[in-house]
Amino acid sequence: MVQEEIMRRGPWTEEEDVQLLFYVKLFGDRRWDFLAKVSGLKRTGKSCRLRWVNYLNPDLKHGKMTPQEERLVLELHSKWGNRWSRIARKIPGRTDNEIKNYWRTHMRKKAQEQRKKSSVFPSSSSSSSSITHEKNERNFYDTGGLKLLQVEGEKKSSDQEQDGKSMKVYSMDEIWKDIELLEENEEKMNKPIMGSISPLWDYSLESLWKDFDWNNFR
DNA sequence: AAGACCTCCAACCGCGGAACG
DNA sequence: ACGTTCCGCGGTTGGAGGTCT
Repeated sequence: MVQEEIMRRGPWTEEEDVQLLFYVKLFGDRRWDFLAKVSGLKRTGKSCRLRWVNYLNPDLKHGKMTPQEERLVLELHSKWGNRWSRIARKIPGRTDNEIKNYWRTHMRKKAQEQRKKSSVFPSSSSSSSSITHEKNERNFYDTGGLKLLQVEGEKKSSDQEQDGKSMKVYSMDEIWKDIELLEENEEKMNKPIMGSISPLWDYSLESLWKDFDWNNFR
């Protein structure tokens, strides 16, 4: 429609953030289309919601995942597959987007490591390995992860509220080993496991929140 | 030094479902 | 019951910054 043509897209500016924060505080984090309109932001409601959910929400943690969180992600993903929002609900302060990104990055690494391993010990079956590996990698981390490793026919009803109790999961041992390896490597390379919070975030959020005296509103 | 390549993550898109009139 | 609007989810993309060659 006519409106869509003047909608802003792309990265949010600090002013936009401040404006959105103000209106969310005023009207709550619902009715995003309404918020987008009354705020005067030239953004869609969808875009506003996303910015709030993934970045501005003060309940969010920022910075590197802790090892505990990493474990939790792996464990929950093994139970639920790519149900990112569901996984995120179990990990306070983390968003589905963050977890999704984390998973993709780390599973890609794992897949690459596995590829290396299997090229050292190639399977007897295939000669056109690179193509099939590409496919396998994609399946593994893009489409439900470890669910794919389940034995065929084990799949029960939908994933609704199974909480993994009845799901048979196969490769957690491997995953734990990989995690241990990763942590060892991190220590060897003298990287702190508890990652540092991004200085950019420190700066911008701090300044953003400082600018607001929420007691003046409401 | 600089270009190529890689990693990370913010943001967008499309779709399905819930809510509402 | 049906159409419309809005919300939330999962998948994907693009760009910034870092690393490698």
